[in-house]
Amino acid sequence: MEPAFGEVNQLGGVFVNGRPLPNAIRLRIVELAQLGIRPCDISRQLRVSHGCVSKILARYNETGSILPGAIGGSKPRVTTPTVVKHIRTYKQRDPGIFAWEIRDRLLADGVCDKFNLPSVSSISRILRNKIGNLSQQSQYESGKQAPHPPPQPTIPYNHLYSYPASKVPTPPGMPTLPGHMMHRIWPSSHSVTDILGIRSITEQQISDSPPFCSAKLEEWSAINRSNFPASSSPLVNGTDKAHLEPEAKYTQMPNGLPTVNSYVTAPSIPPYHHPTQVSPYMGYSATTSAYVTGPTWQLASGSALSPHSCDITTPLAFKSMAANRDSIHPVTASAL
DNA sequence: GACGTCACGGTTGAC
DNA sequence: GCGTCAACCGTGACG
Repeated sequence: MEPAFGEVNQLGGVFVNGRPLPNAIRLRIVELAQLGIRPCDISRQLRVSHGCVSKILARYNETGSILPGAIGGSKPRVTTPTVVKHIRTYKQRDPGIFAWEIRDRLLADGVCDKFNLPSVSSISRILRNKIGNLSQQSQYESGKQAPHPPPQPTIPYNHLYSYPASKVPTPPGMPTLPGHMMHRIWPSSHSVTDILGIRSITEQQISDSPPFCSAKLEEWSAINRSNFPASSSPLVNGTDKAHLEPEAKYTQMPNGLPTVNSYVTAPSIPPYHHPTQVSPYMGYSATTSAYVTGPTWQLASGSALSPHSCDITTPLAFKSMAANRDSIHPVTASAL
């Protein structure tokens, strides 16, 4: 279960260990870099570690994508029903065929490519386990009606992020979303981006941001792990679904939309004062700038820019309070 | 001081 | 339902 609040790094920024930065922040990093702001300044400004800034920019330069990689899961199976079907066919035609020959034919026939070509051992296993009594089965089937159509090709890897609405908890105080909305918010109902309400951010960014960013953002909705292997899609090295389908499940500021493009130049950032009060949601509120913890920022326009646009109402220290968060913040705890 | 790299502890999701 | 595994994450320290 993902914590409702994160930890504070040395720069005063809030992060959730193990989870990627919100896309808005990632986008902001790239934007600032494109504006010629030095990584060290970006790091200070967004209160993200310079290692992270470096990593994100390096990835962007390398792949053109600001997206984090795919977290968790396994590589897609190569022994899809289609592949098994072809293996069966090859075996039927030539019962003495070797596994390595089947492998070559799968490749030659275009059934597989070099990325999803099963290993010889996999083919042998298929022959042993799934096509072991092929001859008997064929005889049996031949005496009957046409065999059932083979299973449909393997469902694309996480092809659909639908999720039973009943399995998506609705935090207390949050309206229950209709089923069709659940498709938008799954899978990571507790992700950082959830808390941040990134969808709104990114949607606004699409309209606000330079074309290069919009293009990248538009890709998000179309990407999932079916893009394995990563090398076949240089633009995106896999993608954490949670970042593709961010949601406004948790906190999205009621007045709405974030102001991602509001940033200040590094010199305007006052010295960091360790926050003494943080909201469980403060680190990932619905504004990019608000993501950053620390003192109030001063916009170039002179208007105060709270580092966390949501009001800080619940006194919480981060790690030290983690053990007690259930008792201290029962609403949050129950929402998790 | 800026920056690239890496170990670390953490999360995630398929199997 | 749970454990394992291998992917990823950002931080923080080091050079």
